[in-house]
Amino acid sequence: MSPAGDDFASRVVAVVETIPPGRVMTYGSVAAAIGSRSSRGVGQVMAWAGSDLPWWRVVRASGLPPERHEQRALEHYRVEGTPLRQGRTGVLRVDLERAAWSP
DNA sequence: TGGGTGACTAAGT
DNA sequence: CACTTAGCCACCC
Repeated sequence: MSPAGDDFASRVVAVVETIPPGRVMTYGSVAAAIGSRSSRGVGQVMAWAGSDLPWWRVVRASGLPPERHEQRALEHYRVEGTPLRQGRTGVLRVDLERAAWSP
């Protein structure tokens, strides 16, 4: 049994909690922040503990929120004033150039 | 120990 | 910029 706060999941949660409103991190950046390259691992933690976290502040490298959750995320972006950009197909995504954040 | 899964990413078309 | 394909890595049988 590993010490609490020392496992992969706990590290991911700790990083996500530091993201301020209006800013975002990509799955890959969160992984890098804890010395890992497992963006998918971060996704698995979010699926397990996302409901207790500002999950909308963690997006894909393309600036898109997790699949099936785009609508819910968009409402938070509107409230927090997160910088957005519109893609060629009309899809709204986070402007990583302006919203990217690192702990 | 081995194989499948997924809230991903980078590179090519 | 959008779509496809192969690669990665933590987690769970």
